[in-house]
Amino acid sequence: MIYFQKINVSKYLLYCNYKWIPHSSNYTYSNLSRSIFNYVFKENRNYMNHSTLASSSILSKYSQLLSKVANLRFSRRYVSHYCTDSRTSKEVKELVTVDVCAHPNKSDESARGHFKQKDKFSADNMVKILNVAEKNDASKNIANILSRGGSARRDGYSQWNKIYEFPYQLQGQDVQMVFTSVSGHLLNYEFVGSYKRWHACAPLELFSAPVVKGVKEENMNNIKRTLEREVRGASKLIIWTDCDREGENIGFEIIDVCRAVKPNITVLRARFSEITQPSVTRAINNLVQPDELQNKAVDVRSELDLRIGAAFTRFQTLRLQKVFPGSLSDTLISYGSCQFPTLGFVVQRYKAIQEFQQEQFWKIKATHRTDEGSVDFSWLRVRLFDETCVDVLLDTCLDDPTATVTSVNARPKSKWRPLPLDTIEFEKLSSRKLKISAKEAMKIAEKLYTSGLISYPRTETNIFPKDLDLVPLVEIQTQSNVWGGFAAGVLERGPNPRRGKKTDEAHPPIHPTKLAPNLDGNEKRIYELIVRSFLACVSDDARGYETVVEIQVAGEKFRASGLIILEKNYLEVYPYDKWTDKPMPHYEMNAQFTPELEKVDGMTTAPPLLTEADLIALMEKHGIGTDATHADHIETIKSRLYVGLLDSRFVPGTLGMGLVNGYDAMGFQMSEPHLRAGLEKDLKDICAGRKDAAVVLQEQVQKYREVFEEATRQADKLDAALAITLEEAPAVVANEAVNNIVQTVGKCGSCGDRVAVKQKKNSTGLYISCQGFPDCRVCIWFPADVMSVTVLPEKCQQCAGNPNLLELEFRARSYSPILADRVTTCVYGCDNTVLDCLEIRPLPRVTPGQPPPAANNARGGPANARGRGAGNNARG
DNA sequence: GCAAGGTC
Repeated sequence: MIYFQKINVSKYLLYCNYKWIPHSSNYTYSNLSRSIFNYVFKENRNYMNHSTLASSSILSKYSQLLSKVANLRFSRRYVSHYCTDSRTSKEVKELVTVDVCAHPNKSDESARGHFKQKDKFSADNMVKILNVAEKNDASKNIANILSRGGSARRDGYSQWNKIYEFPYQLQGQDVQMVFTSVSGHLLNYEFVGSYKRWHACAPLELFSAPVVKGVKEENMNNIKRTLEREVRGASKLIIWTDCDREGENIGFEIIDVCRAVKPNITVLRARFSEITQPSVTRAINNLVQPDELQNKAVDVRSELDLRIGAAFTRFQTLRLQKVFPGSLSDTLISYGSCQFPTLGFVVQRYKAIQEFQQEQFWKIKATHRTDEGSVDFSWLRVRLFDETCVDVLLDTCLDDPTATVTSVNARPKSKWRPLPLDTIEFEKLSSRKLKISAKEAMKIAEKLYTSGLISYPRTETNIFPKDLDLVPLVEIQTQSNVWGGFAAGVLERGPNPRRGKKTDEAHPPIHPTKLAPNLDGNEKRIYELIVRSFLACVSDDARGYETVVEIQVAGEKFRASGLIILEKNYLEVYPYDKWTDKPMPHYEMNAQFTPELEKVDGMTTAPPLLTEADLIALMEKHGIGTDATHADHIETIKSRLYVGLLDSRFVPGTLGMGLVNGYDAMGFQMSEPHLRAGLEKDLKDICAGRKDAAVVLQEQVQKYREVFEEATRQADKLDAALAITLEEAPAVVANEAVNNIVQTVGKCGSCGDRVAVKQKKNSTGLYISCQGFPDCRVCIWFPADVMSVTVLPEKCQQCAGNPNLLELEFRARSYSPILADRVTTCVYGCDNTVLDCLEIRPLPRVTPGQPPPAANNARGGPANARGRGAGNNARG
């Protein structure tokens, strides 16, 4: 975009690419037009075509435009000089009329200000507004709309998230708009300090352990750095994330990062339903406040997912690895609020099949043999489970076997072409028709996307946007020698896409963007599926003619139908749908004939095992996961060996089956979808202001903590269920060990983390150490004569922080007569008799009154704890 | 070594 600004009668200033353009002399009346052309056409010369320009009326229109706005004239030769390549005249016209205009925001006064600063022609002193979208594509498209195609792009720290800039008039003020983006969530909840380590705390503690939000990936950190840099010069922050719950939460992550740099920055939220000119314009003119409620709802969701997932995963894994060392010694046994219900669907169907009771049934079949072939009429009673009943009815018919045609119904019938392809349908289709798993199909589609062959494959949209011109996309496919002819046919009638009902406001339905003749294997099959789906959805429904004939024999009704396909249309390019002719002779109303009548028997059959497409459909129906995550959850339960595939259908594995049975035996429907659905309802209540986020979080944590505690109490039921499915006898292991119970004694006076009793791996050596290890090395090694150390519920009333008392048990008469074989003591220094006798220095005391440093300071724990007390108080 | 969510 180039702007020019009149300084005085003869002098102008050019503003291009967000800078005032320095020039050796001031732009004058006579050289302004040349300068504009230099910039406009140099920048765009690849798109300009001399002959198009010269032969069209563009030249004169441009001339008129300039004369009108600035009273300028320009020479035709500047145009021809810079125009080398081809573009349609329509586009050139748009380019010219859009790209060159008087600066909408600059008054003569401010332009003069710039003019005076000879060497500093920049937009630096314009008010800067930082705009952040959820993904680069959205940022680019919104910037493009608001700048009328005139934004300039530069790089940020992240390779994927560019920065787009342009001048704009916002709420009557001249501003510099800076657009950038994140890539979904920027921050992630994680446990703090020692709670990250599996053996440093009991899984139960994860329900209350501190969590923080942090940046996980390298690219996220780059995005964060870009935000931190760009917000410095900005006076306002506008959030353009997707307008859903997760989007709102992502918005607050952006706000947190920016506020850390600039605490007082004004923050506004743009609400848009789609990225189109009207919607985006409406959004920028009606900025609102970010929605704290939606943000909190997502925080509740993420925190719960982490706490519950981590607690159950550690519990299951640590316990079952020890109980079933033969089968599971190295197996990770994860639990998640989406993966378990997904597993549940598979188990449920498998059980339904196991429990299925076959039943015999009987029916009457009427066959009419004619010269044109035979017609099978099916009984309107379908089938009966009482043979005698069928015998009686058949006898009645055979007594008077003449059939009378009671109705002939002929009507046109169409088979609908597919909807534009969204991610879910794409995954289902790949899985069903190509036998390529959803996860694999997405991986291939992403590769095709990065190769420029198809559009972005992650989309919830099944409506082609109005401004997407389908003609060139179909045109590309006419080059194919496989479906080129079909594509040409589509062009003749004009593309006629079916319209779905879903839109994610960001990406169009999946469609091919280039011809790809050199693909092999699954890439070729996936590409072909996308092209065929695309061509099918923009063509026409298949048309046919259906005839339904009803007859009556001794009061029993039968029906047969025939189909003639008149136009295959989309079916010619779309082999994934089947529709076949079913010839039928002509029947006249009231005509009579004698059919063959016979009794046929059959057995009811169990429902089939679930296919991946069925599973995705079930997840969608019950709200398990999102469009973007269905394939991931399925992949997870496969990789955990909870389920396996048998002829492309899911069967539960021994582990998955045992887990579901185990929790079912405890009375918890951990694998049923309504747990997640209940949370979903609470989240909606938070968003609507009906419930308080903190209360919901507390309630849910409490609920799951109770479930967890009960599960650990009844863990033997899990063992028992798995013993059956794994066919391995459970090993006898002490309850503390299998449940990974960490006996916390008290706080560490050195670093503030917790101090707990432990047993040295592979030996009987007992010790007490700080969970902040290795940063904090506070510890006590007990002599070999100490047989057991038990943390008692009673607290020491003398030592600060009231640590728990310990019960020590010694080898018989080891410290006799000074100490009995069993003593109760405190190890924080109030009871020197025991400690002296064992030659142990006490643990560092907690400073009274001063709140212990938070556990997340564990990392910074002082190293001087080493050597405190006796030599045996340090761990190497 | 844990979850689910977003997205190149």
